[in-house]
Amino acid sequence: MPGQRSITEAEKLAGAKLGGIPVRHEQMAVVANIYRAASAVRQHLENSVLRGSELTWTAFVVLWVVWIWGESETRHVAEEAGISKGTLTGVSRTLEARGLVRRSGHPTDGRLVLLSLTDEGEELMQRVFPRFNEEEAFVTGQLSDEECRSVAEGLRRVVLQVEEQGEERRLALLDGAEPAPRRSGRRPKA
Amino acid sequence: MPGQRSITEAEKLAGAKLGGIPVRHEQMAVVANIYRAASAVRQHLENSVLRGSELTWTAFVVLWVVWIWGESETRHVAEEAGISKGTLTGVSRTLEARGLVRRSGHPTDGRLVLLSLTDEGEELMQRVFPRFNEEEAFVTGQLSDEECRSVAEGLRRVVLQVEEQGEERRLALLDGAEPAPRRSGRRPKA
DNA sequence: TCCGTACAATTTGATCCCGAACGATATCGT
DNA sequence: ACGATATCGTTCGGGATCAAATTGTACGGA
Repeated sequence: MPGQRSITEAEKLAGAKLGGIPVRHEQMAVVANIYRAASAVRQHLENSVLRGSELTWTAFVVLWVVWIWGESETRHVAEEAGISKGTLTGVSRTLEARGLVRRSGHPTDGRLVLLSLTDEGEELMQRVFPRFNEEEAFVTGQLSDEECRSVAEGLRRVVLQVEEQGEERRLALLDGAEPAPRRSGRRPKA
Repeated sequence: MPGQRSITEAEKLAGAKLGGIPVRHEQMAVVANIYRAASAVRQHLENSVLRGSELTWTAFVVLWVVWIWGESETRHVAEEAGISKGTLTGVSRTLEARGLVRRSGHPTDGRLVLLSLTDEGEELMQRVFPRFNEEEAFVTGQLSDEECRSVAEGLRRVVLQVEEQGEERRLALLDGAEPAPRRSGRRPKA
């Protein structure tokens, strides 16, 4: 049984582990719970409304972005959906194969590809989104509207902090050192 | 530039899209921002402190759990780390190959496998965790301690809601229908 | 003792995901 | 004009991920 108890317990144990080193408990708890909540929410939504429509979380998010913003360039969709360009290529191809999304070239800039929903995709979202939103209401059921606003606002500030200062911060941490390659993924040619 | 503005913007657009259908805006904002924050935080930490130690997020979480709780049965570690048992098998094997984790059989129950940190793993955590925690403090830098507590508490309630009521809810939603198989993964034999 | 049930972890199959490398197009400077 | 440079989407390499199937171990009762 994770959640409140085990996390508080874990924090205490972590404090003991670290001895003299100071631990930022509150900040640690925020990060831990953000991640826990994200997994829980995603799992619940995938296993309830999304599975019935054969959609993964990522596929739904992509559809949602295109639905809301209308025809968009892929890089904007990827950015807004929080996935890499490479991932979007695959996802949008799958969605295209299922007849939910259309991919068309930009009229003047030959490098760009535009995504838009087909009628079928539009209908799907009309049908699925209300149910999705209902589950969003379910998972936040223990929070009042006011508490929702407050939590959302706090999370927004976390996102903004990373987006606005993250890059700089990472560079400062490296302090001139080489950026350390990812363990997986395509190897540099050299 | 996502974040506060674009999400608020998106909500307005979504409202327009849905016309008469009522949307739970506050609840939608919470879910959207939970996921956004989780991605942002994970990405920042992977690209700063974890990459330097050749650790993925999941690998770090697993190490952390074993570090804090001490030698533990794998099923508990998987549960606490928020990953499936199958995933843990792979991750722990990778960590074992790197000499960070030890896998030993349970003294009396031959079915169980216990995970513990090697000296090298212990040293790694001593070295990495303080930096990890510092970045946790960085990403939450726009929140006061009090706000951190409040956000963490709100998220905890979301997690609890899903953990305690999610199963029941999903069953109620299906309402007797067959559970709709996952799109990916090994196919049922029958 | 031996069988069936219960419960562990592992293997397997299909898919998802990131980020480096790549090829194609656009744009700027000279 | 035209090569250097920047930027786009796509391809590709190597995990990571889940759930079902499988394999192995424990333990109850006949």
